[in-house]
Amino acid sequence: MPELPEVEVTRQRIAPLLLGRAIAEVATTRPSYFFLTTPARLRRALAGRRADALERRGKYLVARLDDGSRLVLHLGMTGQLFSSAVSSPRLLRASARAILAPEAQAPFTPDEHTHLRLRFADGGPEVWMRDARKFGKVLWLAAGASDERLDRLGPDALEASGAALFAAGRGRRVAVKSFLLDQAVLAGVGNIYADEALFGAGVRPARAAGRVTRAEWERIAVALRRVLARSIETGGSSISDFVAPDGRDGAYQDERRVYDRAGAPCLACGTPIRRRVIGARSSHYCPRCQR
DNA sequence: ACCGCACCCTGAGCGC
DNA sequence: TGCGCTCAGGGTGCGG
Repeated sequence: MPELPEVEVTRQRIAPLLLGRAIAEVATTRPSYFFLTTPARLRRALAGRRADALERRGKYLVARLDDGSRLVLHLGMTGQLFSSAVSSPRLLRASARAILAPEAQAPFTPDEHTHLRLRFADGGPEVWMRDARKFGKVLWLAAGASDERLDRLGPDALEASGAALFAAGRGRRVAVKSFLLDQAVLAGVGNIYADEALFGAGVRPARAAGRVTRAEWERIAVALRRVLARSIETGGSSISDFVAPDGRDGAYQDERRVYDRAGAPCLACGTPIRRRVIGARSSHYCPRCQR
């Protein structure tokens, strides 16, 4: 699932394919809640435009277009943003993935889940967005228009500050894990990195946010910044559907200490990692290392 | 204001 | 080798 590191890796690698190229034509799937702008409006708005910058805000990607409007993308759970020139096993169903040898992979061809296709005037590789579960989002903002979703976002998690978290968490009874997932508190943290950071800080995910000490918040902030930066460095976590625009897999899944390791020994003390549902999200922690 | 939870969707992975 | 079932999960919105 794409969280801050996966979105950042996507941004870095899709930017060269997107920036400075005039969009000639846009194809979309039918209207659905995936599109926060009607597909027809989106097609009209993007045709003839050129993206001059691609920014990341938490888990959102924001492309600034040459007329001052903005294209906003969210990858949701299963969103994939990639080039038509790429073939990756993650663009296939798991059944097909299991059968096909890597060298037998044909380039991906758009399917019913490929909701957005940008064709460019230069005739080069297209940029495609695919999302099987449609938890992702596409919207278009006219020049000067603002959007609640973006306005609500807290500071970027790469700049997590212990003091700010401590201040924001005062009096809150919600679990620290759920608190970290609140994008208004900190933008970009998702389930994997919240679990990993809490392990790194030695704090149990179910603790009330308001009961986390100043020193613990500082450790959480440090752990978050470290875990997120390291994941970006390694190309993100290629768990489930995440595919980088160039088709390369990330490696951070190999460095994870607790996420999806229930029952496996804690890498620090050997105690079996526990799984517990908090705020309808599975949480993984070491009962001995995390207090 | 805060918090818990249902909902949106579909593929994976189970049990038989 | 198939079928039907359950589950996951980001973000939003609603009810308590």
